[in-house]
Amino acid sequence: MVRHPLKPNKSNNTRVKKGTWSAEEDQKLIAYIKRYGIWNWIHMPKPAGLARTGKSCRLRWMNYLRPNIRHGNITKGEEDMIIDLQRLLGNKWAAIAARLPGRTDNEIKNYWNTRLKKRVGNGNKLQISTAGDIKVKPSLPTIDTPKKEPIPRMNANSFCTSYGVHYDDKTSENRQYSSSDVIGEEESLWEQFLALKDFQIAENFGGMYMQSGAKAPVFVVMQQELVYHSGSYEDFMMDLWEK
DNA sequence: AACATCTACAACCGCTATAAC
DNA sequence: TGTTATAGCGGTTGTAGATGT
Repeated sequence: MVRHPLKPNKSNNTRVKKGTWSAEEDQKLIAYIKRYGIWNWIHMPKPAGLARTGKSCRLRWMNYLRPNIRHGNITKGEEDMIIDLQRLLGNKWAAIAARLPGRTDNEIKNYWNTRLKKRVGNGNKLQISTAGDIKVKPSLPTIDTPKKEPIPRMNANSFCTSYGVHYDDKTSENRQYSSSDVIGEEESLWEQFLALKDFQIAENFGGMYMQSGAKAPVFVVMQQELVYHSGSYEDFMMDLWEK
């Protein structure tokens, strides 16, 4: 988060636009972010030439425009994951989305509310108190548990949530990442990471981690320190879990 | 064909957490 | 240490298109 010095609150008479984004507005936002990166959502709209609130720009970017978002139908596998994770985590849409590369919390929330809620029920959160209570095999430990070093905040240049995402699904069209997604001073570091094959990036555990598929190594950025783990992602998480 | 209702999802709103001052 | 600005989250609403009557 970049905080700017306090300024007198000048009344702004420019009318803020609401509602559906036009293609032109999308292009303006994309072009601006490609050129300057994300430095401050609140102050960005004006130089970007947008009559929108920063909040609206952020939402549009995060939910629709940012690279590596999958704009297709939710697959059966993804649907099953959503159901399982919702039972495990409750309505923690951001946490659920972190485990579904390319899907946004908003998309998952909408999908749940419009399609799954009625079918599955109100999604009673799974209470894990004893092993016998576990009805859904938790493929991952919940992220809330190994608390809680301060999470390294990403600076304006790190642009972390949009770094390339690979999925270990060989058939997935999502296996491509775009180096043009990488913006900012950390580019060279990230380019090195991205040169490694078969990983996913997620951002929810002690900062940011990259996870591999089931078999490939795991690279983790925690507390601004690169940690290498030679086992599978599940092994890595279980190691953390047991610590 | 016209209107009503339903569905899906984009976008908004209010709130909280956190970093910066 | 308290205050403020900003980012992010989850619930809710608005609306366009599909479907039913």
